[in-house]
Amino acid sequence: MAENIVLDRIDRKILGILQNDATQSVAEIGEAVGLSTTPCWKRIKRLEQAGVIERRVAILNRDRLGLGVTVIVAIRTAKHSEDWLDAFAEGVSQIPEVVEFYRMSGEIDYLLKIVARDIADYDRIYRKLTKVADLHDVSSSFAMQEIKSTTALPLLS
Amino acid sequence: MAENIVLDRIDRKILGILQNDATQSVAEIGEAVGLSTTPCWKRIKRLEQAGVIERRVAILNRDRLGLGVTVIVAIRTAKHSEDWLDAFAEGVSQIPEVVEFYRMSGEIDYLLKIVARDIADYDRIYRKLTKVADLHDVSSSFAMQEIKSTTALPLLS
DNA sequence: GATGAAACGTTCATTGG
DNA sequence: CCAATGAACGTTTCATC
Repeated sequence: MAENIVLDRIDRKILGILQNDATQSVAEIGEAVGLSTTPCWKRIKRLEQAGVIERRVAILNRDRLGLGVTVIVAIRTAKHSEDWLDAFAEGVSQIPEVVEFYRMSGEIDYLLKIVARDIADYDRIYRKLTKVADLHDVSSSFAMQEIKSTTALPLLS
Repeated sequence: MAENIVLDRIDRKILGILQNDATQSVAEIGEAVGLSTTPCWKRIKRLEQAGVIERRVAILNRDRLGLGVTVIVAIRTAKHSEDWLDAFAEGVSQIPEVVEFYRMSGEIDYLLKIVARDIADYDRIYRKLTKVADLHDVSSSFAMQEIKSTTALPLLS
């Protein structure tokens, strides 16, 4: 499943362009990386088939949608059964306002990022959350300012 | 700047489609929402010009890129000057492995999400981070499992 | 808003170098 | 890898209902 795919400098350049702006034509991307259309197109197809490029999406503006509130929710749970954990993961994942959801190491068991319209809206989602899981130790921290938020992954190293 | 734009049910449907899959043609999207190509195309253009649709990007697969480690970093700072904060925000934002960066309310001042190749790579980034800011109270939590991670915002409410 | 059509650009596959 | 082609498809605009 996780085939090793080798990426050279040109592949990385292509990926860097696409993860910042996927509206460019293959010809434009090719020019930017020093390739003509055909080989550039073949590389992109290869990257898609290898699963390196997962999908192409539109990124929407949170403020324009009235989603001004970002909350980080830290959850501690007592030990629970595998079944309970599966149901918890599934139930929380279903909530559309939960945009990120991690199982953590250390003191906190789960970390969520929730996007809401306002505090009242967050309260509604919070209730939904606690109803799903009957959680006890839940702490919410509000983001006052989004300084950086990108879908672009680091490509060099 | 933040003009109020009114979105009806069809606009929301279009946005819902685009933020999950931006490869569909205008004709396909139109069909899905019960519109012919031209009016659907006009709506999308309007949503772009209004800034609701911010950009179109390719989402890459972290594992295929060898970026298996996600770290949440919580930072507490002593009170600092406006200038220091600006320099801090700017410096940290420059680090490509920092993919999210929030100023928080409550006990923690800043929260970062960092993507790294492995623990050694994270250590390298951590050093870069502390060099940028000369930070004292920094705590790192590792994500053991990414249960959900989406760029799709909730559109109803 | 729907429709049809026209002009144009892009994609994709193929050929040959 | 490049260059060149061509058919298919998508986008964009326009005129008309």
